[in-house]
Amino acid sequence: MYRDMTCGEPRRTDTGKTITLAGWVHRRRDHGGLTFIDLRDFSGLMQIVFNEDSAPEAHTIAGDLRSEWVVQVKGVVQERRAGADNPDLPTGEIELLATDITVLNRSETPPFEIEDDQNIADETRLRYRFIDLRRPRMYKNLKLRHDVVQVARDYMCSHGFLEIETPILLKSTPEGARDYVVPSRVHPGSFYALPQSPQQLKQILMVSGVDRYFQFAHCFRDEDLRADRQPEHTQLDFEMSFVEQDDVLEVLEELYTKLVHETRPDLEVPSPFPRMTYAEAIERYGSDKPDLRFGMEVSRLTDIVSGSGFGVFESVAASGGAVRAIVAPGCAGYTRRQTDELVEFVRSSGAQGLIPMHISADAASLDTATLDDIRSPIKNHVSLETLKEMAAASGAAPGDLMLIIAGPERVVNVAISNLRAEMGKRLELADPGVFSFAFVVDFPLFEWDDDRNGWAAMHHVFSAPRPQDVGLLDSDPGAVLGQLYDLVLNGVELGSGSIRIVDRAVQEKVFGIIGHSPEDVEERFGQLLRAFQYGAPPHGGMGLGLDRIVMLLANEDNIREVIAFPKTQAAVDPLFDAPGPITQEQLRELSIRVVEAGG
RNA sequence: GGCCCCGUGGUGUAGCGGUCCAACACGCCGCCCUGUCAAGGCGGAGAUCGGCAGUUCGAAUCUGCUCGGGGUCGCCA
Repeated sequence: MYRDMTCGEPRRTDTGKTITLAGWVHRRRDHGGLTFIDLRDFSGLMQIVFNEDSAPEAHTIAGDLRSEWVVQVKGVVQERRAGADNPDLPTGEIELLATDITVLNRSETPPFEIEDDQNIADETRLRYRFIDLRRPRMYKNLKLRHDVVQVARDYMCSHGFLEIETPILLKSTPEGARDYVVPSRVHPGSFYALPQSPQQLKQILMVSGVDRYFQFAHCFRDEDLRADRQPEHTQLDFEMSFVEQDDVLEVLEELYTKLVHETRPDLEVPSPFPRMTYAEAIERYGSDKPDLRFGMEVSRLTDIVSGSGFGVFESVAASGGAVRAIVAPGCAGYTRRQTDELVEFVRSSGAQGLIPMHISADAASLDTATLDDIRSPIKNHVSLETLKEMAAASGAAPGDLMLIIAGPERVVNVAISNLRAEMGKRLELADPGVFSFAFVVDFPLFEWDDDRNGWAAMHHVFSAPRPQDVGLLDSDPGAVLGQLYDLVLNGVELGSGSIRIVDRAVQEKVFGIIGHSPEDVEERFGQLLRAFQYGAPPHGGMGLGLDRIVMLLANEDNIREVIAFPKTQAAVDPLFDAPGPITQEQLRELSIRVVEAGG
């Protein structure tokens, strides 16, 4: 045994005990004849005292210690001298008076200090991740992640779900994201693909009679990274037989409420989780993952301004686009510089521009407002009457700032919803102590894909249409709504799921609409369809991002903070320097020739 | 693929055309110190300013390209 206790463990009640501790030298304070060491491990800090008089040998060794050396210290727990307590430390009432010390290992000077709230470049942190993870904040995040998994697993197990592993090496079924592929040595020219999700496998398990399955599934997608997106992430993936949509949502609500309560008891979780259709979410928030902690709903001004005489509005309206706005309450006093910043912000969200409209707080009311009360680049192009109509439709009042975006519907929605989130942040409208979950339901089953010039599955090809919409499959695919649902939290999409198609005829229609040839279907989905021929139970399920919920629970704004070994934006691991080349020998075995290195 | 931001000793920053062969803080090294806990005092080492090419009498400072990092739009069934 190297130690009797961990560094953060001893308390006043241990006074008088002789114990041995082990850990890293966090800091040394050398006073000559008296030397202090803060000894650190995952559990915390313990002050060790080396006294030249009482333990000369140990004191001498202590003088040579450096940051991050690994040591073992034996000594007596004693209360600190009066007035020498450190109320910031859980162990601050006591200290260990060392009698012996053994240096277990030396350390290079670390590239950065083991302290929270340091602003170190991400790449440096990742290159020295082993040191980065020593920071209490990072350990806390790892622990939180562990706790979340633990609670989720307990819940699933106690509700009849069977945890089953599915293969990582499987087959490419191109559709959706790009695959990560792995060459086969045994079958030259053939490749495995890493799963983007265990979708087909879990559905096959339902056909197998498993009834309820879950897994913490690693999912791989070779797409560009974001603050909340890594090329490999973990999903809490589950599937249930003999269920309808409401049954699944019930499980979700119970699970996530429990998750938050048990890992962050300080947070408030409004219940029941509100349900909102996709159409409603887009109309009210411009987004299918709205942050419901604050209002600031998005209004639609297209009809009001279509005949306004202002060229931008008229042409947007004429081409089927949208003019939408939000109201920043009490922000009429925003300076040109502030609104310019917002213009820059919406441009980075893809919009052409942003039209601010300040309504002076001096106006007694919107009705009595005059042109002098309005400050906006469009005030000389649009009649006062129309300006007032716009304000009224948006719910703006004197003292408010209207922010208007015009353009193609989708572009406007992306930009205005991002702007809403940004203003919510700037005005601190969202209560950080609230976790506001929501179910977004009734997504369209198909969305139009301009590149392919055809319909694509909004979620995936096995998602079922609503029973009442099956008839529309032939006549109007775009109008078909699916038994599709998302779980959303504070403006972040946590996961998507659906009730699956088990009706052969419906499945074939869906394939037809998406334009898969029979050969395509066989190649990609043959195994699942074959399984379905042998008695598929009604079933549905969900895939939920584990990293994202942990990120939110940890109050982090980047997913890398809750993943032990994440990748940089260029999908590189700076610690391992991955990806990297392989040897000629390996290439030969795999029958692979690199044609254009780095090209 | 597009757009935006960043790149100065180990770390984080300042400097934004000559006064900079670069400043400050922390860290590091040495000496002193028996009650500190971001210990303190004194002394010291350490970067040619991501790379390349230009502009200029002169560049860390301006321009172009390039590499790396971050954010974002597209993309992510």
